[in-house]
Amino acid sequence: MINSKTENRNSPYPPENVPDHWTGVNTSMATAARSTRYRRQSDTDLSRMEIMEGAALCFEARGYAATSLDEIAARITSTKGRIYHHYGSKAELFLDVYRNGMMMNFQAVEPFLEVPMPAIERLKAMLKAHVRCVIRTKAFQNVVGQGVDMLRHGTMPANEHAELAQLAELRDAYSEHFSTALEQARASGDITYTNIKIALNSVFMCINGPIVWFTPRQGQADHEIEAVADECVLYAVRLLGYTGTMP
Amino acid sequence: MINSKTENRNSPYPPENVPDHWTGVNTSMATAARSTRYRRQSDTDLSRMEIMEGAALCFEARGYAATSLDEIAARITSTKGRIYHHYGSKAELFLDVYRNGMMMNFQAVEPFLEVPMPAIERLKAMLKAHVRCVIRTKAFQNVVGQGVDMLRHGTMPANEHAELAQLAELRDAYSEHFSTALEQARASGDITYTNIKIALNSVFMCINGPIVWFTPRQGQADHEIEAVADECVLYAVRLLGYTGTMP
DNA sequence: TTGACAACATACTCCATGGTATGTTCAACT
DNA sequence: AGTTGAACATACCATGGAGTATGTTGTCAA
Repeated sequence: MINSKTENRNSPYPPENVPDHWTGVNTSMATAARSTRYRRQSDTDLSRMEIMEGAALCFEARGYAATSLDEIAARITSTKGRIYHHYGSKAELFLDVYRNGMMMNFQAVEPFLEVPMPAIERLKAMLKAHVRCVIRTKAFQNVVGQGVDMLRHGTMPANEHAELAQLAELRDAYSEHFSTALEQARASGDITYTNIKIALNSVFMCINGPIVWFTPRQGQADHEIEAVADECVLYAVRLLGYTGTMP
Repeated sequence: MINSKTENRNSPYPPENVPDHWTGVNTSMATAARSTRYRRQSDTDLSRMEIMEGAALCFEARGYAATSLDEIAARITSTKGRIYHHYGSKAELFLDVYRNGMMMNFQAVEPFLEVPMPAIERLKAMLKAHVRCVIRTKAFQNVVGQGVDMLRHGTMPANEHAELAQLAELRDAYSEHFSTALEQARASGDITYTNIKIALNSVFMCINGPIVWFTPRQGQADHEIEAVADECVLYAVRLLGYTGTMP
């Protein structure tokens, strides 16, 4: 049975406040804010966040199956007991990381969905927002990737089937946003593609690339990251046959 | 210590005969050729191949860490004893799958390396050959991907450091082939890119995409697969700013 | 024909790890 | 001031799975 403490997280677009500037490095605000060991109940979310960050980094480095809970606990200089106080199982923790990773994506892209603007500009804005989000939340996005893989192969490590279906829906809904963006941009003649499924998959491979190959360097300035993101977006729209110039 | 039976596989371009038409499906020739249980010593290579195919499929489905040797054995209706007769450890088996996957790539691409032809045509041919190879040896290529990830994160499951270095070299050498192909095609003005590292990574993400999203369907004709490969190559060269048409 | 040996299968060992049960500490009420 | 309970830490259990030791079967060479 899934821990009852997580049941309030089941809405499609959970309202909880997710800090939007995680870098995937360990100097996170969750760690900084927890000076003393015992605190008010209200900051249990902070504790969960710290656990999730450690979990995301471990899962990214060694994969879900190869990562032990003791490893995760050690990474945040804590113990397994604390993790099991907040999560009912290893799988539940993984799913929470997945869910939060997807939420970060939604929050990054949603601002551009309803704003009236040329289809190609909306597409470019969405791609850019996605890449920026992906780079900043690299570890979480890596976990999302593992989750998608598990869904694809039916090897998801959880007994709660409802959770799985919900996460699959989340992923599909997110993908759908880009799918319609593609169709509209093609309708207005700015891009071309043969098979939208293959095109969309290729675009996602391209803009998700940083999850795999990007290595955040010490003291890397924001404008450097911006440059990387810009280049990824350029390649993504070029891939779609876009011949215009980038801003 | 690595099993002595594998030591003859250490040359950069091992001369052993690798069937070049694996589909990743279980009806492989390795299985078909082994009618009786006991055979001459000469077809130990066939046995190893059958094991590797089962291992590749299992590793692809559940990942290296989550895959048990009993699972692999069951997939080829055999036992763990047989695997340990041919391989010294789980890691060694994994590395052999990785190495063979890389070899398939080399064999697919090498024919176009020295042939005199326009740089852009060579690049297109290499990309096409790679995608075709990737689709046909999907499971093996997935293992290669896992191996690259492990190398990147330093979480390779082996004590033999020499093997790791060699595999890293293999990967780098393969990547280098495409790197020079890119530079030559740019020199002749057919493609453009800002940062070759990012460009190359993006191209690889694109042409390796089928490893992740391609699902071989029952009775899928060859020309369908060809079409998928063609589309991937189209997107890859478009990504590089190529504006010409495809054959 | 008969040993020797490759090619397995079977039956174990042992440890890492997910999970649990219990103990400890502090903060907020009453 | 005492009581409760959240938020952990500690100690422990149970099991899957990597690795091993040994048994079995067929083949070939002499």
